[in-house]
Amino acid sequence: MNKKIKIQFPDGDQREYSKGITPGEIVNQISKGLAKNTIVSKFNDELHDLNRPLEDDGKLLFIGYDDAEGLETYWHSTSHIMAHAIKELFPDAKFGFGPAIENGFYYDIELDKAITPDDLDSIENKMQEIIDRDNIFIRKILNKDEALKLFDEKNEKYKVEHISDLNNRLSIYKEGEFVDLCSGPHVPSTNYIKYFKLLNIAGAYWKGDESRPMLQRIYGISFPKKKQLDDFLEKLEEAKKRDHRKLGKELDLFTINDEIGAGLILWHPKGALMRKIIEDFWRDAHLKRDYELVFTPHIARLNLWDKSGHLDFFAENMFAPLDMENVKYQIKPMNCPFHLAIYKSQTRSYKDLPIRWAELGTVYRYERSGVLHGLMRVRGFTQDDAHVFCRQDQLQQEILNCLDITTFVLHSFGFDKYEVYLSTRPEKFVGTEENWDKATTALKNALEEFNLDYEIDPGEGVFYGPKIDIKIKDVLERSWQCSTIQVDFNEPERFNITFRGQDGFDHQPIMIHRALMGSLERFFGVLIEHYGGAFPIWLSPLQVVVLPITDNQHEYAKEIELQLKKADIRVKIDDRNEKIGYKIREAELQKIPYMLVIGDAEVNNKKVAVRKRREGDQGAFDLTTFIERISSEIENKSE
RNA sequence: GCCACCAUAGCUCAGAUGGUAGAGCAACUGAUUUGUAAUCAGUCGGUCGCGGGUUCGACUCCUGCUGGUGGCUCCA
Repeated sequence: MNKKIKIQFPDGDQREYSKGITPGEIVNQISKGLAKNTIVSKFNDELHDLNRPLEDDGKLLFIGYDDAEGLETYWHSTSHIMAHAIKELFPDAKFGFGPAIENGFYYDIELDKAITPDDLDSIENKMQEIIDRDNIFIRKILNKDEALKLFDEKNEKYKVEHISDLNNRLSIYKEGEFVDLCSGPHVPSTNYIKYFKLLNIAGAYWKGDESRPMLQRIYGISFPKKKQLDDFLEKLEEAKKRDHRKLGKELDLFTINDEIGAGLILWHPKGALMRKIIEDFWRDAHLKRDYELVFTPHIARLNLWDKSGHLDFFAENMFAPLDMENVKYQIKPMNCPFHLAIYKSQTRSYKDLPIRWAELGTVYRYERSGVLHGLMRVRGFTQDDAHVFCRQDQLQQEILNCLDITTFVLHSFGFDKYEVYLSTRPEKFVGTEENWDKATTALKNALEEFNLDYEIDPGEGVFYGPKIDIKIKDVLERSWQCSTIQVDFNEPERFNITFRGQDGFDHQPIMIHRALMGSLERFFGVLIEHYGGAFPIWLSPLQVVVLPITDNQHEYAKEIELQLKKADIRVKIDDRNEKIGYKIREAELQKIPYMLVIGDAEVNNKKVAVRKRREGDQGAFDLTTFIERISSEIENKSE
């Protein structure tokens, strides 16, 4: 009757227990300390509730709060408690999905009444009540019919629909009076949830499908320790402070204007100056790497876009055509057809390849109004675009070159952490499987030769070719899609571009599209957030501000300004009739890298009193020493 | 595009239950000549996003647009 099971632990230790013992009981026997930090277990590599009995021999591992899977369980249980609270407050609520996500959890709810921020408070209060009840999470297995019956009785139509898609053996969890369909696992009881907060309310389509009903989604977060919650909320605050839309206004970099149009950016002088610096750097980097620059128009005849295929697969992202003298023109959403036209302007030899053409090409795309977001998602933007035309035997080297220039440029802007994805052939594709395989192998080899860690996104390539996407991680560990390197089998075919081979026959070159920063607008937005507006000195629109203390130092201040200008340093004098503290405060808020405070002492000693942004007074220096110092900082692109 | 919320001076925001608006900062003028994150005083500044409607009367209520925010969907 009282059967024994053999449990093996990660340290190799093996013990016997009565069948039906729970991982929770085991961990309590092993060590109170370990038990205290354990939230869930893993039995034979599957997550397993602490109070779910063990029926067989196997390997057992305890998972703590600091483990990603532990936190996931924690969040998932919190989302159940939230649903329970909502059900108690709004008995008509019907539930969709309620998973743990990267940072916290959500639950999708159908409810006639719109949930307001005030409701979140009462839901939180109710959640605390449920937590205080310390209900145990009880797992139960049902077959499909039982589950359908149960949730049908509860009028949970979304659960019923979901059950229909599932296997026959289903688990449900009960906690107090609240029952939910769930594969688990959960924390042992509701009281395990200590600190939580509901963050925001949003709409979300059932099963992410636009054609299905829209549910209300509540996002939340929870942690076992108060400090963790506080840190998390602080990080959200920090992100808010760095918001490029806020900083863009405060630093007078750019605006978006109602009358101009949504998603269209006005670059103010300071932003435009930064853009010029970025562009100059970019052009320079390309010329040094044997790219050539081209310029192309903003519109072209509509036929071009028919030929390129964009009307077939990109039409919904294009602005409507213009009609002039019975000819239709299209504002360009892409630059590639123009580069192809340049390619075709003469016969190309195998000796000409590779050809590398780069353009800061401004494109316009119709994005649905709801997706627009500051500089990150706009309707008019400038791609740092380039197209490489090469032979098959050159492909891998060209990809390698692309990776090299990409990482060089990203690194120069202070981005050292990337997430790299290789997207392979999707179900619908053009070109031959053989070419796809060759190109994918070339991309893969290049990534490996370049020593970049990457993940494969199977089937996520665009229909015209495989691609490498590089997401950069900013200082807050958020990732942004900027760079992309894409092989294209479509357009060379459609435009029938060729080169004359050594064998005297015409061959089709391979075309690579690539963008490093992606769009200047988005990249600028990422830069603003990455640096929180405190740009490294080489990018700062204003590098030095001279702050005379009284009118008496104006002459000397002008002399300093002149010397700095001679050294190509961007400098201004703040000669307003204000106290020095006021001028400093303003310069700090404008995040100007260096302030030179000039009083009588500096005039008399021929010095400058250097104040560094955020760091404060650095003491007095000779002007030449100061110029040398910051010139080298500018040269080295250091912060 | 969809769901929810929001739109008051250049900026940040206040303005129960309908009676044509107020602060701080900025700007301007003056005083002050100041030593490392806000000197003082005065002045100017708003058809309350735009268009309809209800009402004797609308910033306030209803409605349609436009734009924004948080998400969803989409994202070459």
